[in-house]
Amino acid sequence: MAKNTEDLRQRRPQQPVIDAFDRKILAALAADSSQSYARLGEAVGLSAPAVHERVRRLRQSGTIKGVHAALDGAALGKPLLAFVHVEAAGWGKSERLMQVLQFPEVEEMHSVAGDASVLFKVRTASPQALEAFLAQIHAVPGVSGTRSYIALSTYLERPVQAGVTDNWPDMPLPE
Amino acid sequence: MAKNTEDLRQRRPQQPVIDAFDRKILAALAADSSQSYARLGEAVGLSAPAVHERVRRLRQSGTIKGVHAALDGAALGKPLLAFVHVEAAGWGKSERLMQVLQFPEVEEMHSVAGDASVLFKVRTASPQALEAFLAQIHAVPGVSGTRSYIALSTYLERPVQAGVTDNWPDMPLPE
DNA sequence: AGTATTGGCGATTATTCTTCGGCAGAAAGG
DNA sequence: CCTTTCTGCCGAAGAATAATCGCCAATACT
Repeated sequence: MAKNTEDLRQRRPQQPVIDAFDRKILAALAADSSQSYARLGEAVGLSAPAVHERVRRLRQSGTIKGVHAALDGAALGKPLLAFVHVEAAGWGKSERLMQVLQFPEVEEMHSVAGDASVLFKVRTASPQALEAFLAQIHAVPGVSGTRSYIALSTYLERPVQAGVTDNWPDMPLPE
Repeated sequence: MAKNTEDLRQRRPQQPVIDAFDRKILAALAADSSQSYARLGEAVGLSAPAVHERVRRLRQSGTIKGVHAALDGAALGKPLLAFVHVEAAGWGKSERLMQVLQFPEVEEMHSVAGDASVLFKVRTASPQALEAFLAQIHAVPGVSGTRSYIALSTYLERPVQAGVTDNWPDMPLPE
């Protein structure tokens, strides 16, 4: 039977140690989450149930936050991608500002350090729609200005990768 | 029998008309792609095979580009998120610059209109790793400078949404 | 009107997911 | 050094889901 002291320790979702197997699984799932456990197991060198168990743990610990379909913005009628920097007078995160997150055009919102307070990633149907979004932003009290960066071409857009570079090359690049 | 003129039209993967059912399915899949077709059908008002067929079409047409697991950057050892603006002297897209996409830290790269040429979204293990990345960028010929925006808090980060706002409110916000 | 095409449904089969018991290896304790 | 305990993997079985088929209704085209 467990001691009392052990009963007291909270079950917080901490870092449950991610080994090489987990890394491979995560990398594979980030690339394509629609493959079967059997295939995953074959790829990483484990049986299907073993992979299943690891994925279950990774899900529960929050390392895997969910699985989502990647949609084509242009096909959905939103061909215009833009990053909007917002300069707020006071402090960026106002209740008022958070309300613009309701628009499906908004994909990201971060508070940042730099010459801007808040950064948005938005995907709109047209320049007019972007203008309408900016009008929403400017209507927020405390916003002193915005600077928009419209994407001309997207060369890469992918989810969080499992890999980490631990040996950055001194010279430009290894290849 | 079809006319000759019809035989000539190419089978290009064009916009295959996205109706309200498709929108609902896409919205549901963007939110959570791990639910069964039966549940999806129940949500949108179709049978499971009907949903299956629609998803198959949406996949083939490229509207659904894939399904990916959303990973937690911090849990993977990459707690630092930054947006890096790059000013390039000549033209941004050089072969040399594309090579940094090999690093798993790089999640996005766009060429943008604005006072920067190229915009990166990178997630690194530490400020030192970000510095190493910037060193790689500065080593690219033609790069005259960078400006980095480090994310302090992320209030929203989600995939491309299926919805489109067609009636932007004149006044601040509806709610 | 008649005909062809499209898309949905119910039912069936194939595949995958999920769980279970047993076992081997490592870690903790005597 | 041996025993005990625990963790994690495997093969196999059962449950759930995916994927396919034929039929039918609604629409478009001749």
